[in-house]
Amino acid sequence: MATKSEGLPIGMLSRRTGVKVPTIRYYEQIGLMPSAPRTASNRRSYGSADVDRLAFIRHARALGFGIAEIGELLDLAGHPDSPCADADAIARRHLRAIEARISRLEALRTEVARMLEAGPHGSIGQCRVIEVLADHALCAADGH
Amino acid sequence: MATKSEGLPIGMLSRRTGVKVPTIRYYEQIGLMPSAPRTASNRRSYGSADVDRLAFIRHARALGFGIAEIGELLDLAGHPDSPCADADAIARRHLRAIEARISRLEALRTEVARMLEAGPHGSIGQCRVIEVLADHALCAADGH
DNA sequence: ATAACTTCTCTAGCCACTAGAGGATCAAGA
DNA sequence: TCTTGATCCTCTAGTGGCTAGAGAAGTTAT
Repeated sequence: MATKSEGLPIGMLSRRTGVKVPTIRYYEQIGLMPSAPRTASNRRSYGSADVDRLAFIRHARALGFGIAEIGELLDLAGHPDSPCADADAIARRHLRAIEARISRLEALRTEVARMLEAGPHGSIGQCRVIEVLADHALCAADGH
Repeated sequence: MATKSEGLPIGMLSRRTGVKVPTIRYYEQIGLMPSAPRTASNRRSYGSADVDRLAFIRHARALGFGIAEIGELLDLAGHPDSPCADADAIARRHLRAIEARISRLEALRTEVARMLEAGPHGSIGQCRVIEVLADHALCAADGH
């Protein structure tokens, strides 16, 4: 007889994609993964399309895309004739967001590093870190 | 008669420190700010020590310190004779965390930028962005 | 038969807020 | 005095993206 490809249980899908079991269930709950068909004993049963979809999701998450963005990208991926520009726009927007976060963190790094420049001075009374935090004027980084 | 310094209401404290009213109440709830004394009509009433403390908190938050870290720093600030090294250690740990996040984001930026390099190619079917996300092998960035 | 494993559902927690409902109080003007 | 609008109160629930745990039921290996 031909190899009958039974559906994978959730643990198997988890091992194949590197996405944890509760996370898969969570993705189903929020609609990012479809509701899996169930076996007679109510276990979820997955096929290769699910493996692909979840791998796509994992990959996009690893690149920092948000759940909503991934949903859009998956929709686009399902329509091979729609214009590529939409997917590009999402990725470019994400790139700008990443760059903005990097800039912000670099500003923070500069400020925190500057706070530490002088090194420890014995007691808190002379501590540059506490002093800078207490006195806004000594620092440049603030949300303005 | 001398200028009697009545306590400030929460909105005043908010304006002076730039911390929103619900956030101040939240800080009280989690114990980062002390429970403010109340007026006869149950309004919170603040003094200059509260202004200082909240300004310290706001400043530290702007530098990305977590609530727990700020709690520690405030404790230290209250003991001027304790060693400065403790505060420095917290700040150095924070600096390392910031640097780790920057590194991670830079790796993401590289990958997402590489995904976009080729530019749009008409339809999703030939879309590099979708292709990279679908095929792990085309990408280097993953949590491994 | 039994033990170990996996799966199921459900609830609650994480961080640092933010938003909104529904009500009380206050200050200033007509 | 009445009214208007600002401010204040408490409480609950939502954000994102999971993670942890309880308690029960089913599966697999020995």
